[in-house]
Amino acid sequence: MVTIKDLAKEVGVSVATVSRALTGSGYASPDVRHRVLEAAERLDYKPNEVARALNTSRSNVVGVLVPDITNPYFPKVIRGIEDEAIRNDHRVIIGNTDHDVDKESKYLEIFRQNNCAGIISATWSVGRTAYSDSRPLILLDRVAEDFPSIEADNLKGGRLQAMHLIEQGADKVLVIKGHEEYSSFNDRSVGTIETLETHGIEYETLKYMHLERLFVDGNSDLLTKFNGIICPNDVTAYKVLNGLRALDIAVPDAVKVIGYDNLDFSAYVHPSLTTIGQPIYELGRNAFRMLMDLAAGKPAPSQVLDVALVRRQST
Amino acid sequence: MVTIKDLAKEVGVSVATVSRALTGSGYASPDVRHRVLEAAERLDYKPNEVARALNTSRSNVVGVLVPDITNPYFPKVIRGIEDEAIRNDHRVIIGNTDHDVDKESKYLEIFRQNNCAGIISATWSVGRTAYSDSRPLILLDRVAEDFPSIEADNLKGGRLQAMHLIEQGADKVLVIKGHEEYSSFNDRSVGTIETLETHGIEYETLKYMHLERLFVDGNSDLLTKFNGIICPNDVTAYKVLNGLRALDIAVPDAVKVIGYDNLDFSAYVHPSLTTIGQPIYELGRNAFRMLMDLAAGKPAPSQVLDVALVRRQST
DNA sequence: TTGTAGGCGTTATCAG
DNA sequence: CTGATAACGCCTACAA
Repeated sequence: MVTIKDLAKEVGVSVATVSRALTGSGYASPDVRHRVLEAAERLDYKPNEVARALNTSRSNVVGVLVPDITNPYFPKVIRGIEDEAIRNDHRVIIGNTDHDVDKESKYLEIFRQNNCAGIISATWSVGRTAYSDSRPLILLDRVAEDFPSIEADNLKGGRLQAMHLIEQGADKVLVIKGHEEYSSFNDRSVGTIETLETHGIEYETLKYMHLERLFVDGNSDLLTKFNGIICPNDVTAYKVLNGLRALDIAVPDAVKVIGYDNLDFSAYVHPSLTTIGQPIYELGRNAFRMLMDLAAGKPAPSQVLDVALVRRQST
Repeated sequence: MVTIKDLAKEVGVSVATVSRALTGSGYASPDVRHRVLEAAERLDYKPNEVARALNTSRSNVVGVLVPDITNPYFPKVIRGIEDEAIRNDHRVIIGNTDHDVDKESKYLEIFRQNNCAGIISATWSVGRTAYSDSRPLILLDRVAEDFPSIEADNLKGGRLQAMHLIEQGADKVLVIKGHEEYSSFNDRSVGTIETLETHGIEYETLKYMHLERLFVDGNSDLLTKFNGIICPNDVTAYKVLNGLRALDIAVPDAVKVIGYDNLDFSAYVHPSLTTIGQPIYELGRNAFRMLMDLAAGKPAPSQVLDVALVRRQST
């Protein structure tokens, strides 16, 4: 590996001069700078990021925490983060927490051990974790005091879900709630329930953890007594759609189903799924930008990105 | 941050002794070792991985190259890698290459700059890239001379696709080929075509890049003249299923469709998709294990994991 | 404008 | 068995 030392020898100056010429911080005569740059190019010199990270006690690695990268929502978020990271000469380390606080704090520790530049977390327990570290942190799709966050407009999304179903004529609605620890899911159901109530629509709620009840034999009345079903995300909607088909309940004629997320697959299921489109990629991309601002000492105000209804055949 | 120096001061020995007591390499009296360990626990000491990586010129980070994490095949692979990595006290950095050789070599450079312990690559151009580096490398879902690789049994998978369709009575088959640069896709089509021919089945092939031709208006004869369609992956199959539905062609009655991968979603599409199941998670997990073996100087023979038919309603 | 020297936190090589 | 001491590659006062 060619080091700064090799360059120094090659050009005939000291390593300090080379370093200055390379980083641009500090003085170096135009002549020297030019020769250093030329030599760097010629010898294909690349700075060792480990050494740099040790010296400055700040690496160009950012840690990203997600519950499970296998959840189809996250790859796009991560892609957004990664694209923006590479554009800014940073790398991303992924951590899957599985909603496990222990795993999560273990990762936080790891990020510290690696002098990470900052952390983007899409897990809900961050706040509770012993997070005494002062590393820059951005919360994604989750809000909490003390930390800047970025999320889509969940309240609006929830309202849109309800409004659309109402407009389509649904008047007995089942609201399936998402994981309760997530503020994003809570906001959505607040939005939908509020809308349902102001319009005087009959509704029931079902906790996410009781979802299977919908599909057990002999429980079909639970599904048949509604003409509208609001799902906390698209994957749940797929399951609902399947359950309805098994019961031969027509969608959207007998029941209208709406999802949330607008995953790519939602165009492929049948009937194709009406849903709420979130700017998932941008969520990740902006999260990274916020993190850089934060790390640079600039203000990084929390963001709320807009959402929109995506109409398809299930309603 | 509490360092080895703090521990040394706390226990009253030198940093060298602390290091030896901690790593277990080298001598340290039981008494001293015990006191060091106790102090480490008490002060919550965690070794700085950056410093360690610089000193040993080998970090515990592995680089993982995929075309695009957004492709639903990869998150599971990555999860397999990451789970096994964390179990072995390693971290993973993801790189999306988009089939771009430049991006790829840039990442390889980055991995080198970070003293990465090794690389797992699921991209096809690695072989061509200026890969003069001697870092341990495992090829995933791709084979090439000179490097150990791990893949599923694509030849068998391709045969299974054809055999199943034949058994279901298809005798005019369309074979949609996958991306040609991938050895895995080529192996599959070799397997299916070989099987088709030995059974004397009529067939045509369609290049992946010409896939859209299937769905343009006025071209429906292309779809209607077959009673079996073999897809290179599940996502392609979803599109085919959609195209057939638009043309009101009944699946599986008029045409049988088979995919490849067994993504989670394949159970949700309608009709649910018959496909070839690959041990995707295990592919990633084993790749990491191989990498560790390789890095430890142990032999890491290439692996071929088994595949199996997953029967559902589309056939 | 440039060079010397110290340090980032760890590990490894020596003497003692 | 233990303790100085020198790396690892880079950055940055500070001195020249």
